Amino acid sequence: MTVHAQTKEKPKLTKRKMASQQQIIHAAAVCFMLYGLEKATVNDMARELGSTKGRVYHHFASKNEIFFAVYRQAMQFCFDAVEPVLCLPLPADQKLFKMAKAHAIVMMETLPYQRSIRQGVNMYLHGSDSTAERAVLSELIARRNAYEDLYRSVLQQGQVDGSLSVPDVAIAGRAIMGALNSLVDWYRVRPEQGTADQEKIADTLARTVIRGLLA
Amino acid sequence: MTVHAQTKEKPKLTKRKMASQQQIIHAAAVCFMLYGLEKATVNDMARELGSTKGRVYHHFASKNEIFFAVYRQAMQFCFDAVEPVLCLPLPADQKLFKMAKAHAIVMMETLPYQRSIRQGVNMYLHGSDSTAERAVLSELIARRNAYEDLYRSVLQQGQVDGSLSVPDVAIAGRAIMGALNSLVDWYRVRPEQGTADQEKIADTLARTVIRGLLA
DNA sequence: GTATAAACATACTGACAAGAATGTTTTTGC
DNA sequence: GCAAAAACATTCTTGTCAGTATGTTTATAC
Repeated sequence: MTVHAQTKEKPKLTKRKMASQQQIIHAAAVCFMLYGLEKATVNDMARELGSTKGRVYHHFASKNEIFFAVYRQAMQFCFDAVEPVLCLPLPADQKLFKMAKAHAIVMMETLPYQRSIRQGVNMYLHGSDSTAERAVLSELIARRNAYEDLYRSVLQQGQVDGSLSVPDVAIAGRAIMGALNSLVDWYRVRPEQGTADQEKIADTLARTVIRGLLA
Repeated sequence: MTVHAQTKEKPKLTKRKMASQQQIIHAAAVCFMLYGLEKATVNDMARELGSTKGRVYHHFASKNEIFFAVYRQAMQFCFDAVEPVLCLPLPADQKLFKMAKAHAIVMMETLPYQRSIRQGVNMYLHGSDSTAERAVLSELIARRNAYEDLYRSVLQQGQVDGSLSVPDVAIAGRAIMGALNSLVDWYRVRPEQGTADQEKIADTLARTVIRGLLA
């Protein structure tokens, strides 16, 4: 029974906790997107939740920690969308296309998160005084680099298997990420448009971006 | 003599005024880049100038107006760099390449300005209460659209003269601007590197971006 | 050279937001 | 069903910064 309690009751508590945190993170992402990282107040997030500041500060030590959580989540969305493609047994050009398309779609689907993290990394670099925060920040930046490395490695692979022609892997990688990530700036959510429209945008964009690298 | 005073003395005053304003705008751009739009305080700008807040508020009514001035200046840099290329009698593909390269170079050369305006348009959209500010903001956004239209028009032209193959002009335009503008995120100024390195980066990036659109 | 205005510097205020402190309710372990 | 702790809500403190008001210097006009 005690074992049962540990494997069912305990998770029930943490699940509740995690669900509440996820709600807060989502509300924060929306507020960051709407008002900007600085102008968005913790009260705004609470209001978005239909709740109060007390709840937020019960789960997170500071506003920065909330931003970090949003950042982590945003990156996780990206990894979850792209990593499956990496395992497919395909030539590099096709793999790259699928990755780009998957990335574009996840940009649109998790727009509040991606908008939030787009601005403000430099901001927080100079703003955070605590060394602990700096550490977290470098971890997040490292994670972003790891993600971009996925693309660079496929570019490299394409050079090897001959399906791609890349004069400069670093710059090509930047160009790809820049073009795809620009989606968060210009993509506007329209209520009537479904996944089909997103699919088409992602497809066209990915095709346009990749075509310049084909051998 | 009075005529002489109007044509020499008066301009001397306005020239001094404009020069002071330009200094303030530049200091603001640097601070916006370093600390972010919100965290950068008017005192920071004054300190950057080796001056005080009084000087800043003598020339600008509000912090927002300073940002608007930085925005205008940033866009002007872009227009000044790219418009000469537009007048050249070249096929669209070559013209587009020269434009992209010029844009890339101006991004690196006027980095503080471009960094400043990259974040914060959405921020100010919800933040500004005054209708006058909203008007200025739409004007600036319109100016940015006009600039991007330069690229879209050349893309269109390329479709006509057959030098380019563009499935979707709007998306291709976004992709180009996204890839080029990403420079402000990842380009780091190194003291030893001269214009030659910038040239090379710009050339490689522009080539990579454009190649996907060649016919 | 002196009145006048522009170009600053200095000192102050009011508003707002982060975070702490404290109170209240709900859930959980037993 | 009852302590105990987690999950909140409410209130208060504190620092900061945009903007203002006022003082001081410097340039201009005549």
